[in-house]
Amino acid sequence: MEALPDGAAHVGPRVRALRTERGLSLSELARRAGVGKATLSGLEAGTRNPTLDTLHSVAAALGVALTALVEGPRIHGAAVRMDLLRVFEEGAATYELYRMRIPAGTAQTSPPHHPGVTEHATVFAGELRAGPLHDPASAGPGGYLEWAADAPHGYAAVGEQDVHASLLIRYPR
Amino acid sequence: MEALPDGAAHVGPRVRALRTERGLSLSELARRAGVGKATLSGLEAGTRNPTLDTLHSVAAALGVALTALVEGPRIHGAAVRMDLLRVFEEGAATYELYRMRIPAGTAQTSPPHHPGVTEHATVFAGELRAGPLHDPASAGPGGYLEWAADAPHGYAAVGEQDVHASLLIRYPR
DNA sequence: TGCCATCGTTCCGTAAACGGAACGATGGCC
DNA sequence: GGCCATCGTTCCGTTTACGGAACGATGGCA
Repeated sequence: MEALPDGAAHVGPRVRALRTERGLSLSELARRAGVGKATLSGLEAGTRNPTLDTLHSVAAALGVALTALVEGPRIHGAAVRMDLLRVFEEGAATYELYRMRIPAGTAQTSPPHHPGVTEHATVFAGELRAGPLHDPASAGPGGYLEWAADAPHGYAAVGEQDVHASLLIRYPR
Repeated sequence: MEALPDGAAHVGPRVRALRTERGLSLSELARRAGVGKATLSGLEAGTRNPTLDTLHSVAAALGVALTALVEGPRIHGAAVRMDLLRVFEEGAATYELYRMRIPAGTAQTSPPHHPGVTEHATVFAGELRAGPLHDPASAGPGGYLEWAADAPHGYAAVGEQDVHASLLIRYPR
């Protein structure tokens, strides 16, 4: 009965975490959000299947975007962990925006994507070495890399710090 | 009766757009998602207040993240339009990731934030001029800018193209 | 110690989201 | 023309998420 869909199962704990971080009681948050305490209690416990309406109210009361409550799929490779943040459907292409984390000193390769697909990385922390396997490039904090992803490519954290970066993958129509 | 909360009002049209882009009929998507046609019909029309369960099923059948269906708040300034993509609660700071768009030739200023707040912009398209009002800097596609946001600062699209960029705002604890 | 406010959970009647079935409309196909 | 599959909407009974109220537990404070 408590079996919620995979991607939604973490909403409850996340709400509870955000709430306690802010030092709010369940009653207080319920009051601010304008939802019943029973609703919020069940939401946090994972015993309810909340409505979009409820989620929106709670997110607003927590001061976060609804997006912050629902987790995107997490891709766990050998070294790289990527969280899908957002999908943009533009006119001529689809964009997927990931947050990428690579532990220091580790690396991972990726098989080619479809022709025309490009990847764009912005480094926030650490030293990222990425690109086609035959011609990778490096970038530190604030740096930017892009490469064609229709050939085998890889990612590596070459410095002593974990790499934090955003990765934008562009799929042309 | 059809009054759904602001941030949720666009879910229906977005689902319909994603579905028709894929050439799927309503019946077919409902079948693939394992939801009733009545449910999907009402969801797209905005006459229902869908459950997290339902949203997850539909997103999965469309092959997109749940994140792609729910819009973050949109900040509409004089020139800059920003969509909040994600909020990260790290140990020592909170990060807000925005997508920023500035029409060519326009500019906007922003009042100071709290001390210690920094902003980090990565330009995808156009020429961005941004930073403290007394010392702005410029960056083109692939470029990166960062500045302290605890002083008056501004953003401008100085080239002939609209600026598309990601803006990361870091709030220390 | 008693008193009281607030905590989070549980109970319960109501409102509504759910899936299945029936509906008329539309578009091949023979 | 008739036939039939599929379209998206609507109807309807069942399930369940909803908010309000009641609950016992906990923690100041006089």
